[in-house]
Amino acid sequence: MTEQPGRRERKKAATRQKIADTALRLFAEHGYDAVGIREVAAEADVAVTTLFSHFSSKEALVFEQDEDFEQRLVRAVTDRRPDEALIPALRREIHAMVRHCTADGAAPLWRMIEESPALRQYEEAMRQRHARSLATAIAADLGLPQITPTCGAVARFVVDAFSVARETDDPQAAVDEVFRMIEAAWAVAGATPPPRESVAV
Amino acid sequence: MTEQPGRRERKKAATRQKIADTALRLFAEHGYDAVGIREVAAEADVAVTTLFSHFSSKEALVFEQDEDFEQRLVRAVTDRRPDEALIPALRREIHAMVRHCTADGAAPLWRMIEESPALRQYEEAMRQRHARSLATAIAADLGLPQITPTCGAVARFVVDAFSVARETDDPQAAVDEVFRMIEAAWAVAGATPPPRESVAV
DNA sequence: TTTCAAAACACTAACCGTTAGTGCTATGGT
DNA sequence: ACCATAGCACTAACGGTTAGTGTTTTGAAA
Repeated sequence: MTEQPGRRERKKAATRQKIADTALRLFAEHGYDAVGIREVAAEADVAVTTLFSHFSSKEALVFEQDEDFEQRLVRAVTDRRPDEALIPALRREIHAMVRHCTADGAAPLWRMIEESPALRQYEEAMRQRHARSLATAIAADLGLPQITPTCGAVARFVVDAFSVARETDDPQAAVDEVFRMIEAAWAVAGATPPPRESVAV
Repeated sequence: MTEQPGRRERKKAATRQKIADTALRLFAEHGYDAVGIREVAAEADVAVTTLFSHFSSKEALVFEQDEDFEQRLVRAVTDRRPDEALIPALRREIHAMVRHCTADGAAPLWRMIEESPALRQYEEAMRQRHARSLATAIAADLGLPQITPTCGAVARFVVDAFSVARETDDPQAAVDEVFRMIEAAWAVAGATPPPRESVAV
């Protein structure tokens, strides 16, 4: 019933944070590939198994904000002002996320990600999960019983906007450019009446 | 100068094929996770290192048609009839690919892929590579010196169409549905004059 | 044909991420 | 004060992947 985390959970969070900090520091110092899991665990003074009880993989150490991103996308749909349309709300959120990732302190981290195939692959898979969650949220927002191709597509388009923007030298402008396309795509999809039955017999 | 492959390359191709066939057979019989690389190599009567000289990873054994897919997407752009527009050409190709993957014989293979997280992740990363190649081809087709956000986005949208369609029970209809959105997105993008300068100073 | 360099192939042994199994210890609630 | 829970630790192993090294095959030059 305690709304605030107890001592136990605080300790757990501290351990998690210590592991993440240690890992990012070592990765920054020697490179992602050059640092082994055993080194991270030793430096953070925890057992390897403890590390894996907090993070599901080595790559997950780098994408600590995974669930954060996911929830921000979903909340951009569910928690938006009632008078705000779907796509503009998502555009604002993607803009904020891109700004967050291109901030001064975060630059080296994202450079490291770009340089590691393993991390790039993990990131893409992560975005796909996020797109799934977003698609579910969008379907719910429209009162649909389940994800339709249109929902799935627009959710993917939105996360694509992030990925495409990250590969350009003017990310904010790229987001606007891609969202102009998404807006048009969404208008066409919305024009078609709610799909009578998306599930076959 | 020999246009046709010599004995050497025929043998190499044969070895590759034998490995792939053996792997797919064992995976189908016992499941992807239950079969180890060493078993595949032993059953195909090659060394483990030989296997990895033909395939870059265990997952690559399943996606043997990787480069095939990539080339089909690119050729759909470059080799289309001069009077055919870009998006319809890509729609035809995606339709064909979906048909190919939902054909009778291929069904168990794709079910196996869906059930393995590792394979799903590999597939997503693969599609991302394909989107990159497609984006380059589209940019070239438009006479652009390099990939613009619009090119990158539309390429991703197209491969998204494939992924979204595969998750529905009427893939062909889903492809049409998503491509209606892509068509609209593309029309808006095309309306904006060729970006004056996509690269910052 | 003979010869030669390249490339495919093989083998061992290891590295690294990840997990099962087991048990200890601290914590929070009763 | 006590107990069930869960965080944490340790060992040992599994499975994918690669480095290092040497052998055989092959295509073509001499």
